[in-house]
Amino acid sequence: MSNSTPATIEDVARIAEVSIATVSRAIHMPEKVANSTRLKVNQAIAITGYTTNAMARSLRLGRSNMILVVAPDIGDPNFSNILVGLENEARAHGYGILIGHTQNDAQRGLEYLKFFNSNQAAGLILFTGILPFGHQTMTARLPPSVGVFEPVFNGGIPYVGVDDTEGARKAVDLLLAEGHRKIAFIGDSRTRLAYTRRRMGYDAGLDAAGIPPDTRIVLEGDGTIESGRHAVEQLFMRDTLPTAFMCVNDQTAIGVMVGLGARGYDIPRDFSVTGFDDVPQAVFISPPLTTIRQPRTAIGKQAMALLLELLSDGRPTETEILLRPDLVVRNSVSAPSRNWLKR
Amino acid sequence: MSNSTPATIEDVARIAEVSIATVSRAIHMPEKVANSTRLKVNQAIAITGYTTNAMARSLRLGRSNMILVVAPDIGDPNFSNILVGLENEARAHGYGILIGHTQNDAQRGLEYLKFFNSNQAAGLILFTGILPFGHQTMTARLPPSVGVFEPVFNGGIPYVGVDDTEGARKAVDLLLAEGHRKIAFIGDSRTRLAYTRRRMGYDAGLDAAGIPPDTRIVLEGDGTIESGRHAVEQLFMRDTLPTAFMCVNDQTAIGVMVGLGARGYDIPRDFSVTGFDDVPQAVFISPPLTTIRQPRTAIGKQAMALLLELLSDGRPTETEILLRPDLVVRNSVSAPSRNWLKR
DNA sequence: GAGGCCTATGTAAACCTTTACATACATCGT
DNA sequence: ACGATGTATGTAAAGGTTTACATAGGCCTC
Repeated sequence: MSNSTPATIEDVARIAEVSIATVSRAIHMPEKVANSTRLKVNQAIAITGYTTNAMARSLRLGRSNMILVVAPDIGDPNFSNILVGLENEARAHGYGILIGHTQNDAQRGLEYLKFFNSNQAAGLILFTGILPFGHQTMTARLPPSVGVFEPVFNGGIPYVGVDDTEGARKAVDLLLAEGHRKIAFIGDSRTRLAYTRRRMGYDAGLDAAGIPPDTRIVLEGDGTIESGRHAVEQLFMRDTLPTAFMCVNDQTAIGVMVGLGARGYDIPRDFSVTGFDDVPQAVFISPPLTTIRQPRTAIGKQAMALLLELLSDGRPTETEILLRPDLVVRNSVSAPSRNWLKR
Repeated sequence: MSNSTPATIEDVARIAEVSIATVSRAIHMPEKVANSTRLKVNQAIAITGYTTNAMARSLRLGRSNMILVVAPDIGDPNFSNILVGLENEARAHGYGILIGHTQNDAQRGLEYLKFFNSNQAAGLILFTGILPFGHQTMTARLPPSVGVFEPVFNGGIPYVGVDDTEGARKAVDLLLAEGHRKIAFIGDSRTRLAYTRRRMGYDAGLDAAGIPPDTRIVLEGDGTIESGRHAVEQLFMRDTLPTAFMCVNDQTAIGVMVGLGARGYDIPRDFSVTGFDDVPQAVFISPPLTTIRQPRTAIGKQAMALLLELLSDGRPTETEILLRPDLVVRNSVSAPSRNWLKR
């Protein structure tokens, strides 16, 4: 039992007095084996403490039971909780998860491609919005993949994430309900699909409120704190300031709040700010940020479920699963101040 | 090249006009093979795009190139950055990392034990302070393991982490230098080794300052926000309040600050607070928390290096690597206010 | 110039599974 | 009672690699 070398299927077969084929069948296709035999096999397994050697199995089957999760940055505050969902779901189906981060380095990405060629992973969860394989992406034979958190830009890869458009809509509707009419959108982007969609939600909300497009203030950004700060500086150069900043994500919102704070303004008295994602910090900054929550664990769970389905069926039933975003109201939004209304 | 099935060592051998043994040698023991032959083999590899099949290799070798990283909670804010260090170092040496979380569930832990029996991982990084295998821990044949972030309680497992005692000492010395004499230690624990050590640093600092042990205020805690909050409530029941709260970690410090804030006190005017870990939130809470930084990436890197050494040598050179903690001064500490000095 | 040694390569077994195919036996229908 | 059909099990090959052992040739030494 506490033997130095782990038991093999052969040990089990010898003890159960059957052939190794029968043992294998008793494990993987129990209905194909007589009750009495199955019982003997199970006892033998219990005695030996046998566990099937995953390497041999994968070799024979030509596929592994590992899923590779690649993210550009594992340190991303959004990462951990999605990972929890991914891990739970995978483990429940006998898969393990491998993690890798590319640091947006094509060289790194290529290494992961090699990884697949050497059969070390059966599927791929893409945390980044782009395929990490650089220019080889086109020629590369891709494993079954699912994008998560951010739609995958180049390639028709199924995707699980929050409904960005609807989430943005909820944020803008809140601001409108508070009485804001001059709402700036900070963090527009043509390359990041999630951001593009949030922008669409913003526009849809303002359209519905009858606010003409040419009066809207939209600034580009890359979702960093710095970009939020920068946007504030830019806006103070212009003659019309908004009364509210709707930010493409929480990082940007934090940057905006820092920028506004540096100029001596109070939030939410002077300006309202909303974010998107509900990163863990959002509750700790001051004032606590009103934002849109990503159902992170659920995203991870669903994405893994979709990938697993893909692995068995070959075809996914759905190509895009959009989860419902929740508005979480904290303290960074209020009605526009009298002062600003006059503008 | 873009063939449907990946190239095998046999394909390479055929093209290079050598035997498969020579190909294997050319790859793994290049000095054993003639220059001319090695050249032919390398060309053949380039032509075929051959990558060695990790499954077959692991099967033959009897060990995999995966390291399992188990944490009780992947969502822990301390987790991500250590993971970065672990991943980088592992990848650089041809290892991949698998992650698993136990949620402090023994059943979960057992699953991971099975994992090793089925040869899916060569080594183990333990993120938790305890072995996650429940009561089977004793009988279990453990793979080469390294503890990280928190010393492993039950079992002589090598450990890489910050020097907790010295870190705590730095915190308490700062408070002493500011003039505090009544410094409470929040979060004492007999089961969590890291906490015990931090307590030791606290005592050492007060000893050096000549503050008698019986005047010290020490409260237990489990490192959660709630425990910090609770400690504040308890202290307000007593007649002597401290002027400073030295907390066992940042979470506890946040709890303390919340508790103090709820009672209308201002930090650092009325009370000083220090944390430990420097979690990402520490900079965002208000006031920003003065704390002790964990060199997280470095810890991960060193831990993986130690494990890899263990895997090749069998014996680690060192059994405990303690990294230097840095004091990061923010805004939660000041001199004790006149009011409180009178007490 | 013959024996011995060293170097470079080849042959084949082993690692542990899964599964197509073969076999053996029982049951059923006529 | 005999062939057909079906069920339970066994035999053996295959999957891709590494490596002990065998082989072959070249060179050195006496």
